[in-house]
Amino acid sequence: MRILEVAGPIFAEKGRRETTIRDIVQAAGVNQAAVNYHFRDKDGLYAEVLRLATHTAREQEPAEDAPAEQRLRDLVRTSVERLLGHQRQAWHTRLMLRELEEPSPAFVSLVDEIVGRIMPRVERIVAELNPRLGEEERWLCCHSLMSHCNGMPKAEFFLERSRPGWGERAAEERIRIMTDHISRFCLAAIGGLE
Amino acid sequence: MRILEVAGPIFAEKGRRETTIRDIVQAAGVNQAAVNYHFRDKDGLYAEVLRLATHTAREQEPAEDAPAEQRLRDLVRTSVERLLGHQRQAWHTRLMLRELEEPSPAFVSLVDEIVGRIMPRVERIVAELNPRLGEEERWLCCHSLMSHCNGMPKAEFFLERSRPGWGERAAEERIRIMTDHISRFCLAAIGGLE
DNA sequence: AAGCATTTCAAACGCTAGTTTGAATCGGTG
DNA sequence: CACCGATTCAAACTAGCGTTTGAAATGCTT
Repeated sequence: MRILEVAGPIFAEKGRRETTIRDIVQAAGVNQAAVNYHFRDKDGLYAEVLRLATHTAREQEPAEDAPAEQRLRDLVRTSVERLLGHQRQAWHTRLMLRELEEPSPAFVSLVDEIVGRIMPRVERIVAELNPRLGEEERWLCCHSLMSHCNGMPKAEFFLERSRPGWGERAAEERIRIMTDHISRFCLAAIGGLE
Repeated sequence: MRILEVAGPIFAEKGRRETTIRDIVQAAGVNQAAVNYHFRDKDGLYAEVLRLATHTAREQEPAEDAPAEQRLRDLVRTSVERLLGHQRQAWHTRLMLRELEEPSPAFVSLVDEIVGRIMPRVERIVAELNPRLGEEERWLCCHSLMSHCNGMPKAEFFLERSRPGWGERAAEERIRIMTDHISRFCLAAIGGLE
């Protein structure tokens, strides 16, 4: 379906509310009524896009037998790349972050699946990095890590403002620096707690 | 001006786009044309609200002679409280975070002022906590800290989902736990780097 | 090829939200 | 009190958006 393909990136870029059906059908080169015909209404299309995003966003599972440091770094790099890079699948993450700000009904029913897929992996990494952590503290560390991975690249706007010239560096370099920093920061934190 | 007082919280809660002029004038108990008369148009009002928010958001400057650990904790607590608490001035922060997601033209011209007010203070804390850090690393740590303070409380939605029952605890307890964790996490990270 | 369900289309409908308008009201000044 | 600029108000205007509609086109089955 042509509509589904173009709708994802548009929703991700402009937001659910700001995106108009006319935007989408124009990009898809189809008639305006097509959305209502195939997806009932705008929300129906959005829910479908969101479902698609969560299902295709399952990253290539990295080697689970690598040392925890390496797995953490992979995790960080994936997140950072998705937000700073300009890849095809970047819109998945952007859409998720929008939802996090202001969850839509369609999202609420999907978040459990996302949590269930990511959290165990992160928990395992944190547990290996610091076996002395209690259960609640490990849980908090997982969220620290994830919020860090998503929040910092997203706030690139502020980065640029507090250090002019940052935005002019090559994307690949920005990704490397930020991945590097977040990994080291979180490794130091998790390893140093308790 | 009655309008300015009520507009801030409404914009913060519903977002710039979703907030209607009718929402605001109804809450203010004034006629609809008042917004256009006094602020030219909706964007004019929004810009004014934003300006007001950045100017009144200057927190009570905490004791600058306290040890760096204490100052960091104060900083964290202020952020967390603003996002998890239900205080009067919480809307300032919420509005800022919305802008961070999707900066409006009005915001861009104000962000330098915000950065200029917060960053030096954070830089000083980080520098005292770990004098061995290089300049760029210190800068990154500052943003780690701030993104952490804002991102984690904002993602409470995920917290709740990965640990049901979290949301039912008293607000004061959630604030304490999160402040505690973020402070310790960042202290361990900053102190342990290099 | 005829018939039928499915899909596409241009056009219009209804609603909502920002803005404009022109009259009414207010508040100070000569 | 009369005047006049500033402000308030109810009402209408305008534009954009989601949705509906009914006809046209398409494609599959017999």
